[in-house]
Amino acid sequence: MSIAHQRKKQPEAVRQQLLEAAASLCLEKGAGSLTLDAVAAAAGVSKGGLLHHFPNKAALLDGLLDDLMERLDAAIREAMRSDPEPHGRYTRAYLQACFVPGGMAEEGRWKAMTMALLGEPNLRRRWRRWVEEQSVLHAGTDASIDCELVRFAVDGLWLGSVLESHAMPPERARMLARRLTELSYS
Amino acid sequence: MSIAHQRKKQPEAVRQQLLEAAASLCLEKGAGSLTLDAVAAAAGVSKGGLLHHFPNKAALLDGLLDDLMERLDAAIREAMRSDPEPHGRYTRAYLQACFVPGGMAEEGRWKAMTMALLGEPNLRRRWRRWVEEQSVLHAGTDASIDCELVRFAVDGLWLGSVLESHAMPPERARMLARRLTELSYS
DNA sequence: GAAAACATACCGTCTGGACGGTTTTATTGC
DNA sequence: GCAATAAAACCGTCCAGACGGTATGTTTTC
Repeated sequence: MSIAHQRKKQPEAVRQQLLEAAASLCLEKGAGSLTLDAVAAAAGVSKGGLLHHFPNKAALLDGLLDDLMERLDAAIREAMRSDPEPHGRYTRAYLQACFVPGGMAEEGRWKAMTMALLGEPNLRRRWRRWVEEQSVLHAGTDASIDCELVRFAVDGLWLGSVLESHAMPPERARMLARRLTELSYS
Repeated sequence: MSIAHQRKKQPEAVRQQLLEAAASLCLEKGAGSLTLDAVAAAAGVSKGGLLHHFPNKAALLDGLLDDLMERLDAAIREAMRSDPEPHGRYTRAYLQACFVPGGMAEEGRWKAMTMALLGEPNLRRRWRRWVEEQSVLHAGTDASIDCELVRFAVDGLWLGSVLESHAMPPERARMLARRLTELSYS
């Protein structure tokens, strides 16, 4: 008989809140030590409510990954649309989607999911499949050594932001982005 | 009154076994869902024995990180010794220590620890301090944009090997290494 | 009034780690 | 050289709390 119990029902919003809460808790504590109680509490929902939306813990993590990949796909497609040069187009879009400040809609989610991926082997598999698909899909335009190198550097920058291990001034970040972009054309 | 109880005591060897076991279990399941029981069993020691060497779980993970950083330092120092060119020397050593096949003594350990770092916030802090120290230490020779870019790419390659997300033929890996080395001189 | 969207209560299992015992190794005294 | 004693290196058991998940209500919504 809590307040949440009597408020207006908005299942889709609650679902998003749950994903949001799970994502930030993943960031703080890692996917392995993520607990259903904590997620439910952070989202302002009872555990029963959480389990109504996601039948078990694995489903919750799966949901996170689904949401994540959709957003990533969308961000990359959007970035590719405004790029006239075919060569390295995917690589530049990848750079923009993952690194350039402001280019990624909700930065926190990404970081959190990186950790979840590292933790759960089956999520790792799904992620691997996605990466391979992309690599096949853009083999015609983004298979050069430098393009691959740039994408690895983007991954490294991403990892750094997860670990918060590299404090970089904005000016430096811009220079790096410019150099990476430059390399993507060669 | 088990067999293990009566065998010859070799505390240092047991300690290493425990670290080894913890590392590979980290790789499989992530640091968050690492259990003392599993580590002890994998190392062929009782949980009591494990807790004799490491008073609690945090101490075990700390021990892993200590061991890891020592090895990394050693590998980098070793690689730097045989490099006559000062500019980018640290970056090339980092590349060799982390990426080049065979350059890293025990590959599994590194990967496992990456995950542990992602999980535990206080380990993350210690790692961050190490990275910052290195960056200050080699600011004179390895601060160029391209050097930083190369190090990020190495991190990305590392992440890829953890996630097993990039299946790369050896020839391609060699080409990448060569290109990265080349960039480290500019 | 049926179904969806929640909440509450509860259960079985797992996990960290405290504790006391036993055996091996090192040190000391003679 | 050899007991005697201390200390280190383990083992096995037990427990309190945490956690995932079930089962059963209660309230909205359609």
